[in-house]
Amino acid sequence: MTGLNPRQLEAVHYTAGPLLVLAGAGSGKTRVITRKIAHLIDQGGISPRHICALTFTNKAAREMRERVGSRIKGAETRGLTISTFHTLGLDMLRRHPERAGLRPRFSLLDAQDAEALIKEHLRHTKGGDAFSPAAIQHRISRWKNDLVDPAQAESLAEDDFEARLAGFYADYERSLRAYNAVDFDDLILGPARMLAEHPELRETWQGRIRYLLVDEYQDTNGAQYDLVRRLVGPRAAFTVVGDDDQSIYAWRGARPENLARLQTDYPHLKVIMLEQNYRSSATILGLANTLIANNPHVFEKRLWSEHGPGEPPRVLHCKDEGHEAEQVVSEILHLKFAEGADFGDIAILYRGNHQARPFEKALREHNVPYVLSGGTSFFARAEVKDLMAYLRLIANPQDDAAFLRIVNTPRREIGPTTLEKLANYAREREIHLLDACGEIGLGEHLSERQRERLHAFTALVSEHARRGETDPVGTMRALVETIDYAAWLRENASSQAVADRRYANITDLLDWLGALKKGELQEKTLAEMATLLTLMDVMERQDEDEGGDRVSLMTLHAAKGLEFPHVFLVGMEEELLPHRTSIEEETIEEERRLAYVGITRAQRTLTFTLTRRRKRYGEWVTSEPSRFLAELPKDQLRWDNARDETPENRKARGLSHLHALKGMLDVD
DNA sequence: ATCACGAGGATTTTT
DNA sequence: TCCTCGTGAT
Repeated sequence: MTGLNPRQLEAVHYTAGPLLVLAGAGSGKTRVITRKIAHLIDQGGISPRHICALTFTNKAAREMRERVGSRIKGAETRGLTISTFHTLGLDMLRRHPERAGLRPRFSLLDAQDAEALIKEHLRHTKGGDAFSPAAIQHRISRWKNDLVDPAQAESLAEDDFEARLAGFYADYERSLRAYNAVDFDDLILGPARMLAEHPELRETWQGRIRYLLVDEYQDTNGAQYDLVRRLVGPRAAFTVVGDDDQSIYAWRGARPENLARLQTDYPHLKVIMLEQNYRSSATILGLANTLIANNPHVFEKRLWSEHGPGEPPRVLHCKDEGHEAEQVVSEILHLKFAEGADFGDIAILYRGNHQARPFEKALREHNVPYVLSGGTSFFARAEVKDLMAYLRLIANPQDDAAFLRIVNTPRREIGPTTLEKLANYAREREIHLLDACGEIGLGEHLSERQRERLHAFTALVSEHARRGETDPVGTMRALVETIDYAAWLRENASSQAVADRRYANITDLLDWLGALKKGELQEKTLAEMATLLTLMDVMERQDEDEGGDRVSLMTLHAAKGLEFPHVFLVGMEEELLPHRTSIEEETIEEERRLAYVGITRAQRTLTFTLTRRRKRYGEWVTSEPSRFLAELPKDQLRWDNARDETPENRKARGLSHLHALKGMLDVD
């Protein structure tokens, strides 16, 4: 156990009972988790099959797997579970679907699908258009995260509005059950309930998971807390690692108080604090500490560093957002050409995605390569969702939501009128849409022509379902050909280039399915593929492929867990950071944590920027400096615009033009 | 069915 | 201001 400090070592070695590791930013928490897994296997005498480590993102799980893999020989990690909460939940549901009121081959709906379902329901409800589908979905999600079922939601409702929402929740749940489908929240809630209600399942899972580790524990919600509690059982052999100061997902249902709650639920809980920071200069760390001291704390911790003071953090007060972007790019060019930094060492962090625009423009103008993270994810694209819907319907004929999405995609001349009649018929008979298409009784409501069209569609689905049993990926490829999806994309795209790009997404997805099939996750059925794919994001992989020496642009949320030698924290203004709605809703503390996360991303240099005025929704608004700037120690900050018109800057600009020229030559 | 226009909304978004 | 979604006219 080399290369660990005493606190880290203690955290790795302590296996006598429940353990909470409060790991400050940059204190080496992932290192502790991976080392601990190795320790449990090597010295703890626990078989890898009985160890489970949970993360929130696929990326974190993948990285952890890699790091454990490089510590221990492959054979010795066999059976080790390192997965996201949701993947574990999916696995549990798949093993005992009937215990969660599901049949095998259930569908998994993502947030978009769920919203579409609610929208559809609202359309058929009197006065439904007064409600926002997104708001309803959010409310339902919150209920589920708090382990509240529709009946409880109804009885807890304090006013008509809430009661109405609870009603939608009940309808929504009924639809999901009818479709043999679950949403993301059910992947946690379902298993938690399952364990609560079935002692023998509890025994099975507690026997299987003898040691549980959880990363980013501050981000767990109520349902996740419950699931963890039931998984570890009375033996409580677990290590959770988290940092209350980096809790930035409360708005999404995360409950940072779960950290403190552990102390009440497990009186013997051991708490270890990791306070040595290996990332930032002492000055940067000092700023972070001072800022976060303004938040109330259950656990007092103070990060320290062996690093020297380093460069003083700076504040650039700019005229407007255009000027702000210019200044930052000018600084970046200075870092690159005068200080020898790589573009890849630099990040621009902001509160909201819309802030990226002026920076993109300025970076492009100066020919600085950049990566923008965020935007529409791979699985949110219409063409991918279409193919996923085919996959879902083929696997689970009861998935009416999938049916509705693709029954007329590509065009089969099955219009809204036909579907309306079909839906009415299906509802009366209490059968699913796909089954209804083949019924003789439909003849009374629909013309021969329409029935033929519907029938052709069911034939297509059942034919592929049959072939899908033996060759899932080949079947999906064949399907794309049969329906001539490429042609449909061409018809609907504004240009050939767009159509090509969309089709490329389809081939990517198919290739990915093929790789999945061959790899470790082999022998997947169509149903398993569909659910698993919904939990993954292929885009992650593409990001890695492109790599390269580029400046990173991302939101503060997206930056959590990352570090950069040079960080620009832009838009340090009231109503931006802290965000306006957070001021109104008085959730300033989370905004402060957001600023804290931003500051602690920086290793060597940190530059804040703010503007005097900013265009908001088309109007110029004067901006006020963020209260967080005022909370920082004045003597540790350098307020200046010095670089603006110095000879240095002119030199950097000159170099940027040279760079631009060189870039053009390289392209040709 | 397809386009064009207008209203409304415009944080963050691990799964 | 600008983008997205839904509607209404062709």
